[in-house]
Amino acid sequence: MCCCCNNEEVRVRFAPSPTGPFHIGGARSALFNWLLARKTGGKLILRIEDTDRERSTPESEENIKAALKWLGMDWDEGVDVGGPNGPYHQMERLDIYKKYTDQLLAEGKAYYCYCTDEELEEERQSLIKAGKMPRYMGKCRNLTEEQIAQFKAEGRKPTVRFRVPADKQILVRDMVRGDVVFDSNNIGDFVIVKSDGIPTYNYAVVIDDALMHITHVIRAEEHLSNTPRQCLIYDALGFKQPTFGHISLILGKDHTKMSKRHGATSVDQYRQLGYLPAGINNFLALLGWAPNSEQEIFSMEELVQEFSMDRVAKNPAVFDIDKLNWINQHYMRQLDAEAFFEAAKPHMIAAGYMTGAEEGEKLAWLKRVVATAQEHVSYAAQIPACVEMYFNDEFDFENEEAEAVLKAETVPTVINMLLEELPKVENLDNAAVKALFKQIQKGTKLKGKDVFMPIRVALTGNQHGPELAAMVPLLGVERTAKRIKASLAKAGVEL
RNA sequence: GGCGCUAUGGUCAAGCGGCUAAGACGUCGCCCUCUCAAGGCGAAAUCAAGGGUUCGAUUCCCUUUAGCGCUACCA
Repeated sequence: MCCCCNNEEVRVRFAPSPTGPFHIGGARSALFNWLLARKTGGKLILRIEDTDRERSTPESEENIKAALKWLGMDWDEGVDVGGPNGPYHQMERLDIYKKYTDQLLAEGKAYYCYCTDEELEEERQSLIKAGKMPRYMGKCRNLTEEQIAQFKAEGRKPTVRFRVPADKQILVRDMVRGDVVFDSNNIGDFVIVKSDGIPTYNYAVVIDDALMHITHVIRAEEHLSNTPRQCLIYDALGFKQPTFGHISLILGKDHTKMSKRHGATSVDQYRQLGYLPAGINNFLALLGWAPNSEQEIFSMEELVQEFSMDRVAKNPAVFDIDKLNWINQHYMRQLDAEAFFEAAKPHMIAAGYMTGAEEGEKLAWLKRVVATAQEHVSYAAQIPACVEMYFNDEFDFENEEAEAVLKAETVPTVINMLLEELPKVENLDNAAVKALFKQIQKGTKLKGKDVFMPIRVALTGNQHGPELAAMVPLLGVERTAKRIKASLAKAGVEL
């Protein structure tokens, strides 16, 4: 049961064209469809709209399917999984479209157009010049047999145009926009079959959605203006119209459509940066949909539970990477140690901090090192920078202020005590280091800061960083001592 | 140009005729703390403009403005 259908099984679809990297906006469209299907116990169909032969590639299709799977969205019918309404690639459905085209042609609802690109362009230009809207004026609407024979003799390959009825109000019932009315007089006879015999988007999408028994067409807002054309075809073919739901676009920071300029735009880029599916889904869901509560963090299960089309917003949303980072960080912290290490691995390898072939003690050490980053990163690609200090014994002071810390007169006392006591510690772990620091504090009667900060700077060159008690055991006695001595020497401090 | 959609803080947004106009991210401050992060507490910050309708408009209507989309033998 849902708000927009009377107990009829909900059948939604995601129908991308495989013409490039899978865009984050596409992922959101897919997510909303998936959520509605799962929420209502309906079906999600995955159809590939590959009629643009210039730009469609098999790699892109694979990329889309892989991204959907990675995000945790499965489909009930469609490419790869099959189903009773296939095939699910449009290029494999050409004979189906042909049948309906013949029907429209026979009924006079469509006609062959022999205009050449040049003629069309000429018409456009003259209309623009006359200050009119450039649209096809119906030159080939009523061709005589002789004219047709003539064009054929010239070897012209015709397109098929849909005969748009005049003076018709076209009502689009939209779940998110409400009722939107269009005037057919603003629509020129549009091409439904290209001269190479392949249908155009506006035509194929109608036949497919109808034949696949799609009940709800949820897609990006850019398609809203095309919907009246599609409605005309539904009617001409005697198909029942689905319920539409046009969700708003995702914009970049400067309020223009998301593009490369805005940073990562494809799902794959986010995957490679080490974002988590849960984080991306959660973030995308909140872009254009709001729960009926103050909750911000949603698992996929919770989203399915809470999602509803009537809480989908109409206004476009700006993609806010800071919020994505915040959400993703939440999920990073939730990972168990093993999963976090696996997430870190490719980035650690890329940074040259490991090979992936480590085992035994070395591997255990790496895991402990990586674990120190878990609370601090938003996505996995940030991990190497976060643990860099464990791999690099050569470093400079971050600034003069840091170096100055080592010149305080109490520093030699603190450091000498540390260097003397450190090797004596058995079982060097977090607690032991803490105990040792406390002992130094007591012995020197210094404030915590005067003990910790010089050690921190001497050990890392930095005034900021992870907890010292966690770092020392990972570095070990030898490296700790070596680093501290080197730093003091560099700062010209005598011990 | 025509048609269409949209308009609450910097961002995501709740609101669906009467509220001190939620909440979150970010920002800033305080607490915690060796530092950073996390966490806790708190602050600043919003109804695009102008007309109506109404006892009363953020909310309904109109106009303007702005952004976006469509207007392809792309999808």
